Parts: sequence; structure tokens; C-alpha cells
Amino acid sequence: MSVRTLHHYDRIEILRPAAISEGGHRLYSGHELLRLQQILTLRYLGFPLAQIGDLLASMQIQRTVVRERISELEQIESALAAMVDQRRSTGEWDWSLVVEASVAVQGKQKEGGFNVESYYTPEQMQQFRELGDRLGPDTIRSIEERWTVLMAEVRAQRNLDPASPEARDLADRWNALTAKTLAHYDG
Amino acid sequence: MSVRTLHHYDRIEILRPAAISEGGHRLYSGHELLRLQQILTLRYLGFPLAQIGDLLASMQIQRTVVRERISELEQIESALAAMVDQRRSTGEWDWSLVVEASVAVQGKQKEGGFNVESYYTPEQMQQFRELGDRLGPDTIRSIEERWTVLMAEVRAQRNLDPASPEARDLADRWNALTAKTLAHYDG
DNA sequence: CCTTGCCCCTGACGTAACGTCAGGGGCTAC
DNA sequence: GTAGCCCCTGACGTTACGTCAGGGGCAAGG
Repeated sequence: MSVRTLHHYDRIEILRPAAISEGGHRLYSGHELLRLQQILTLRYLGFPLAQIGDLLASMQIQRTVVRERISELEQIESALAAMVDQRRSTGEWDWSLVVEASVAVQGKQKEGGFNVESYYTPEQMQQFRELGDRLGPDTIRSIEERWTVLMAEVRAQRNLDPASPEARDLADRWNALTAKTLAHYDG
Repeated sequence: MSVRTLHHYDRIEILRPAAISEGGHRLYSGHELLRLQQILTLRYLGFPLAQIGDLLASMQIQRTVVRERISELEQIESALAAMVDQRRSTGEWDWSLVVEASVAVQGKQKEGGFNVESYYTPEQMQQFRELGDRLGPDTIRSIEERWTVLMAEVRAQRNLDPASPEARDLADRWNALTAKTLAHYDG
């Protein structure tokens, strides 16, 4: 990376410094380095810099949504585990725990099934619509397809130990899937 | 390929049309298509267009030299074969064929061994020096290294049937070796 | 023969992703 | 405090084309 490249990314607003020193120097933190890493990956895959900002924003939203979904699943699982453990140790159902688990399952899954729509807030859906306008229908459709795959994987793994490496490495897997997804645009 | 790309390659003089019609249209033949294929390969490997013209010129010279070398080896081989065949059929040495074979071997191999220098004419060496000035010492050195490898392969294969697919496909192998060679510049 | 439609021509200017240069300032070390 | 190295900004340069405008070739069909 050259300094001029950082200037360029700053000017086109895909990577801003975390802060600017009194002397006017750009200051970057680890967060910016991570973002830079993502930018370089997308650039290597042939994306124009002008699109990369929007792509990363889109992925950031999706990532947030997936993380929320995981924590929801963890809550459901712990509620169910508490209910079953109680029954196993006492031989009796603790009906308050049963109700709590029911609320967790019903409340989180809502219409049941894995309806993607229900996991986005209205504000997020609006953001997606605006992104869709900027990126074009084909691009956004392809992104959504790939994310459906990730959703399926998350669902398939929800019975795993939340403390397992699989669960902990989800961020890494997200990166890998992102790379795989984007590789298809390049072909 | 866009028309504008062809205009561009014409302007920077790396691919000229074979002819120009009365109406001013560029006319390309199979020869130009082959050259275009080479240009696109080099471009894919990351070479700037400005260098590609010189690189192709350099390779064209080397290719000619290698082809001459092959025909020399074929002559030597046929002279030796005639000599041995004669001895095998008559039981006697035909001394005129022995002399002919000796002249072929001595005359073509000159100082003996596989001294690259001895296979270039003074004009060709001069062309190389001029190319070296334009391309820089590192580039030309790397090209020469790779071509030494090709020379070794040619030498190793000189006992093969000249009509064999190996000999006939030398042009293809040249292309493959070129691609491999150039890939190293890219790394 | 002439129009229609598609392609080609040239020159000028635009674009992406930086690099280079010039003029000026920050920071650390001796 | 000053030398040396890095950073700043703005302006212009570079590569490999793309786009646009104005004008013409050329084959098919009326």
C-alpha cells in the first residue's frame, strides 16, 4: 500500500482514517486495517472501488443480522436446555421454565420456519432497497442467493455447542463465503 | 475485443492490420489473430502493452533461432542415419557418407557443446543488445534463463523422430514455455 | 438506384486507480 | 536546533481503454 492509495481511498470514501492528528496526519486503527483487508480482497476479485463501499456496507448489515440471529438461537437453546435439565434432575416439569422456553421459541421464530424477511427491521429493508437501486437488480439478487446458503448453514449448525470452534469461527466462515460468493461475479 | 481496443493496439503499434480497405477499414488475417492471442496472453500475465511489442519481437527472434537449430539437428541426424544404414546393409563403411556426417556434426556444432552464443548471428546479437537496453537487464536476464531451459529440452529431444508429435508440436511447447516463463515475472 | 441499417472511421474528451512532482509542514534524534 | 524522513495537499501525468460526435462504407431490399 502506498500513502497515495490511502489518500485515494479516503477521497472516494471507502476507507476513512479513524482519526486525524493535530498535524493533519491520517491515523488508522485495527478496525480500518480489517476493512482495508476486505477492500483489497474485493479489489483483487475485480470489483471497481466505487462499488466496494456499497458492497461492504451491504455485507456489514447482513453480518449484523446473522449475529443477531445466532444470539437468538443461543437464547432458545439455553432456555430449552434449562427446561430439560430441570426435568432430568427433579423428574418433574418446571412449568415456568417450559413457558419461558415456549416464549423464546415462539417469540423469536415468530411465523416459524426461516423466513429471511422477518429478520430485517423496516429500516434495514429500506437500506437494502436503496442499495438495490444503486447496485442494480442482478448484483443484489446474486448476493441474496449466496446469503440464503449461509442462512441454511447457520440453521443446520444451531444444534452445535455455541462454544464450539464452529460457532466461534463464524466470522472467518463469513469471510470465506464472501470470497466464494464474490468469485462468482468475477467468472 | 472492442473495435476501440484494436484502434488502440494499432496506434501504439503492437498490432497493425494486415491491410486497409479502400474505404479505410482495417483488415486482419489469421496471422494477426495469432499475434493478438499472444498479446492477450501477455496482457493477462500483467505486462504493460508498451512492453508487449518488444517482448514479442524478442520471442520471434528466439523462435527463429530455435527453428534453425532444429533443422540443423535434423540434418545431422539424417547424415548419421545414412552412414549407419549403409554400413548395416553393405557391411562396409561408405567413407564419403562418413565424411559427410563428420562435416555435418563438426560444421554445425562448431566448438562443440551447446554454446548459445554460437547460434546467433552478429546482427541478432546486436538486436538483443538493443532490446536489452530497452527492457532493462533484469528482464532480459530472466528471459535468457528460461530460454536456456528450452534449449536444454531441445537438445534432450534431438534423438527423437523428427516427424514425431513431440517435434511437430514444438511451436505449442514454445507457447507453453513462454507462458510459464512470463508467469514468473508476474509473481 | 436509392434508402435502410449496421458497422466502421477519426478526433476529442472522459474514466479508473493510482503515480509523480512541487511546495510546505510534522516529528524524532542527535 | 537542525537534519532526515515522513506526511500533507493540489495539480498534473499515465495506462488502457470507453464514450461521444460527426461522417462514411457496404450489403440487402424496395
